[in-house]
Amino acid sequence: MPHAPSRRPTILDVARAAGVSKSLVSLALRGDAGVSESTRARITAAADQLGYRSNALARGLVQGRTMLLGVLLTDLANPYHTDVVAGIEESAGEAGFGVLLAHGRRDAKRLASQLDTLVQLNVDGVIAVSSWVDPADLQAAARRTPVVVVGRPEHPPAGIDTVANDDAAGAALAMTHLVGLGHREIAFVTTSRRPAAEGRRCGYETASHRAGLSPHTVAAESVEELPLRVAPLLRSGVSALIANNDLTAVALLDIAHDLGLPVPERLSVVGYDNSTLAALVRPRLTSIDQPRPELGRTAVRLLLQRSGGRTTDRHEVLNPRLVARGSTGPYGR
Amino acid sequence: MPHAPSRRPTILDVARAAGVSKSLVSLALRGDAGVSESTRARITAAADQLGYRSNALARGLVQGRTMLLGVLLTDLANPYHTDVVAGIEESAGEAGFGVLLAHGRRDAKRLASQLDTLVQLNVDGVIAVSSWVDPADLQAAARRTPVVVVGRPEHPPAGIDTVANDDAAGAALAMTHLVGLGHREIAFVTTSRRPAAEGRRCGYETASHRAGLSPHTVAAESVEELPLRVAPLLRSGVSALIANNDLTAVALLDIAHDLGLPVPERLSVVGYDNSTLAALVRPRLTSIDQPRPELGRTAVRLLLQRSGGRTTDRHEVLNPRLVARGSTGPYGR
DNA sequence: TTGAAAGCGCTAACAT
DNA sequence: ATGTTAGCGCTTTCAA
Repeated sequence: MPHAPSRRPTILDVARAAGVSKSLVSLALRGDAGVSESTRARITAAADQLGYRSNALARGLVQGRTMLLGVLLTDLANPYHTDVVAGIEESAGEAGFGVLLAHGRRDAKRLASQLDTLVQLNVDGVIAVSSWVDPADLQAAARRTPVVVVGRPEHPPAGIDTVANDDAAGAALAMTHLVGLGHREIAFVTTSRRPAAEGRRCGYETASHRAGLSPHTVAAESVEELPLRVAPLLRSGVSALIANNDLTAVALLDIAHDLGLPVPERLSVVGYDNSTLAALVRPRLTSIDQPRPELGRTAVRLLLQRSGGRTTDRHEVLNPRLVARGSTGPYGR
Repeated sequence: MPHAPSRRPTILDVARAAGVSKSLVSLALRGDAGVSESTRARITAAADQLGYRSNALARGLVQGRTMLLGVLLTDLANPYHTDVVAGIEESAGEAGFGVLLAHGRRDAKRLASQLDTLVQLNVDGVIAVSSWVDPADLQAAARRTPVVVVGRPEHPPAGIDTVANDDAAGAALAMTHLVGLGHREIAFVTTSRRPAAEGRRCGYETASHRAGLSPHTVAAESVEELPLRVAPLLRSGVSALIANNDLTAVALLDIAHDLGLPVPERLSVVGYDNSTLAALVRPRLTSIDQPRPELGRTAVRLLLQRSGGRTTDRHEVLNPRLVARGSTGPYGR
């Protein structure tokens, strides 16, 4: 029978119903050993009957911890984040922690307020899956609870651990792949100046020099601007493109299509992130895969180490791998 | 200077630092009128200096409310959910509420435990953006806090409000569009038996009959099974397909491509959800758009009405609209 | 094995 | 304008 949410039953209601003290109820419901079976049965029965649920606020207040981890997200829709969150949830669950998500978009102010919400809730740690949070805000939060950043913050502030994939190594993987296919004129195309994109660009340029090739980098302000910037490149004989991410890569596929350049016969394209998109578009996108769940699991591990007393900062870097699909092929077929 | 998160300063620490009582600190920090400017200044200074942040657990405990709304999600990666969440965050923010997300995948057990976490945290309401939550769990939650479901639960349980788009109307929009283009043999292709897909199927069948056409429905178990089920249909002269969602529609585009059937010249395809995917694939997908942010805003409105004392259940239905793109064209061109 | 009592950090009603 | 006091619901000594 749906009735208006009346006053929630408390431990005291259960105690009265079972005819015991409230401390005994607390002990019994948490499975303490020193409670006789008969009383425990009576107590659980009373609790069930009343529909009692413990109050996490009160518990958190008295225990000084909530057994909750907070995760701060920039972008829900990004499947990259989803997989990282999956890894976080897995490891957190194993360690007995619940996971609460807060969502701040690409807006430092929003993110700060969400971070604050989490901190005020006394979560036992915060994982920021975002490079958009203001370092000062992260540091303020880190004075109250362990903070780990997944990704590459502009300037990793002191007191904070980070986990990221090795962007430079990922770009180098793309280069090795393309050079192995016989390409010599390989360009890097980016629509972002954020640290992740910059890391990839650096890796690309280093790998170019190492392979004895001269790098061509196109940095567009937006996806819309790409056709204008990329067309000359393609006319100049570039046969392969490395994009800063899959979204850019898909835009490049589109441009190639519009120019009548078949992919991969005349042009090879490599994306970054191996998002679900990569497996959906035609041709399937060759892409660099970040170990996303592993990033999440590592973040939780770092968090627990912090709670455990570590005070030195750790910055973990995980290796990406290349997933070859249909958007790359041998040169000059 | 990053130091180990020591004991967080409390209102009492601030009070001592400012040389006042703790109630005055509470009043001052919350902007109560009856505090002299000079003391207020002293108090805020002390609070800033100590890096004081109020404890939401304690506040929630004493006030009996947290000013937080909980949102239960099935699938973070789905951009549909993202947009609904955006609407929720907008309306919640205007009403002074924070938003906490919990993520349970398509797993009733996980969802139940996440729902419990939110309820135990004493959130002031829960919005379940998911049709996968066990109705019994929803009802249990609804005994403690207002609950709104966005979407179409299998059997809407009593005591719970819902908001959904009108799936039947959406399918009818697709029919009108295709019939207007001259198509006569139009099939509905689904990979799901969930209420949303069923609603769309019903709408399609009703619209077919109304247009004097005979419906063809293909219900596949999975996307993988589609080619086998759809090929005969296409051979039999069907010239247009309505998919239960965009993912299915994209799979259909692929199948058409593999069969050498140009879209939209020889085959028209309509998706459902107008996801970001729809604007990325080639050809761009004509799709039915749900008013996603509006769904979220409506959910918050319903929630606030409940908190405000409404006890009767409300079930809002919002109208979708068709977004025409390149995957549909006139018959028999 | 059980109960009484203190207190987590805060707000709110009631003094002063 | 400021201080005192009594809880919110729970865990946690400490006694019985």
